[in-house]
Amino acid sequence: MSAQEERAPRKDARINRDRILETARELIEKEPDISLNAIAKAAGVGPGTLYRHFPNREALVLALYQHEIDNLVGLASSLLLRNPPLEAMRLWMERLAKYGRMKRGVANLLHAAITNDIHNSSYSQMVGAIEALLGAVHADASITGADLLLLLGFLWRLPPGPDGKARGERLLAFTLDGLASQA
Amino acid sequence: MSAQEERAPRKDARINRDRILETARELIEKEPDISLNAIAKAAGVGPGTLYRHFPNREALVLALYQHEIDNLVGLASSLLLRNPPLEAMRLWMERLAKYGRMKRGVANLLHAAITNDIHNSSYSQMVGAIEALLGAVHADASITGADLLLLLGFLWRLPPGPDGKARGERLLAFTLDGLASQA
DNA sequence: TGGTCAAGCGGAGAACTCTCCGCATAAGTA
DNA sequence: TACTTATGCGGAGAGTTCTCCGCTTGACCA
Repeated sequence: MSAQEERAPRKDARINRDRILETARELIEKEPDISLNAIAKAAGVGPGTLYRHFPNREALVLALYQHEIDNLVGLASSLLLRNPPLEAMRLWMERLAKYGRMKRGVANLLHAAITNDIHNSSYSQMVGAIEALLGAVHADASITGADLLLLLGFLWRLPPGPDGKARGERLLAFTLDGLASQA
Repeated sequence: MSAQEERAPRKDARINRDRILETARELIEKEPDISLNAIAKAAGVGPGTLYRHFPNREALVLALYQHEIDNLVGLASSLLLRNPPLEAMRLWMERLAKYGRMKRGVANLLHAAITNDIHNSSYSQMVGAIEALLGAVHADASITGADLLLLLGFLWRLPPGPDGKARGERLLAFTLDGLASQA
C-alpha cells in the first residue's frame, strides 16, 4: 500500500533544473563533447547542483530528448490506427532509424536508458510502444518488446554516411522479414 | 609502392608491453574497473608508457582478449568442415554468445573495435569468419558479414543473469530463423 | 510575521584519463 | 669500443567526472 507522498520540488530547484537544461541544449548543440562542469558554470550553478539533477551525462542528454521520445511513442499508436500492422511496424522503425541517424544523442541515450536503469520511464515507454506494434502483428510473438528494442540497437551504432544508411536499411528489412514470417 | 620499413621495436619496449599485459590480466580479473594508472604502477611503468602502448582502456582489453578472438575466428572454419552450414552458423553464434555473457570485456572491446577503428585487424578477422559462415549458408545473402556482426551486437548488451541469457537465446533463434528462411 | 527544518546549493577536492616533453638508452655505425 | 640518434621512458600536470558536506533558503506553520 504505502503510497509514498512525493513532495513537490522546491521552486528554486525547478528553476535551476530548467536553466541547466536550456544551457545544455545550446552548448551541446555547438559542441557535443563539452564538459559537464562547463555546462554547470554557464548555467550559473555549481557542479554539485548539476550532478544532483542529472547523475551523469546520459541522464542529462536523455532529459534533453525526452520530447522526441514522447513523439516516437505517440507515433506508434497513431500509425496502428491508419495502417495494417506490419506496415505500421515498418513505418515506425524507419522513423526510429531516422532519429538514430540524425541525432547521435538519441542513440546513446536510448542505449543508456536500456542498459543502466531498467526502471527508467523513457525505456518503459519505448518498450510499450513496441509491444503495441508487436502485438498487432501477431498475438503470440516469440520475442518481447524489450527483446526487439535491444535488437534494434544496431540503428544507433551504424557508421555515419550513406554506407551506414544502406546497412541500416538492409538490417531493418531483415528484421521485418523475420517478424513477418512469424505472423 | 613505398613499402615503409617498420623497424622492429626496441627490446625494452617489448618487455614493458608484455609486463603491462600480464599485470593487466591479473588486476582486471580481480577488479574490472581498476584504473589504468593503477595498472601502470603495478607493472612498474609510468602512465605515459602504458598509454603509448595502449591508447585507451579498450585497446588494452582488446589486446588481452586477442587470443580468444583468434580462437573464435578459427572455430568458424572448423565448424564448417564438420557441420551443415546452418548448423555451423548456429554453433558459432552460440559460442559468440557465451563469450559475450562470460566476459563483458570481449563485449565492449568488440564494440569498440567495430565502432572506433574500421581498419582494426580483430574486426576484419571477425567479419571474415562471419562471411565464411554466411557464404556457406547461401551464396547471395542480402546482408553482409559486417551487417551481421553489427546486428549480433545485442549479445554483449544483454543484462546479466538468467533473464539476459533467455533473451539472448530468443534473439539468436530469431536471427537464425531469418538467415535460414533466406537460404 | 517570525520560527523551524528539510530540501537544495556550491565548491573544495579525490580520483581518473590522457598528453607533453625533457631525459635515458638500445641499436645501429665506424 | 666509442659515437650517434631516434625510440622509448617517466612523471608532472591539465582537464574531467563525480562526491561530500557545511551552509543557505524556500515552504510551511503558529
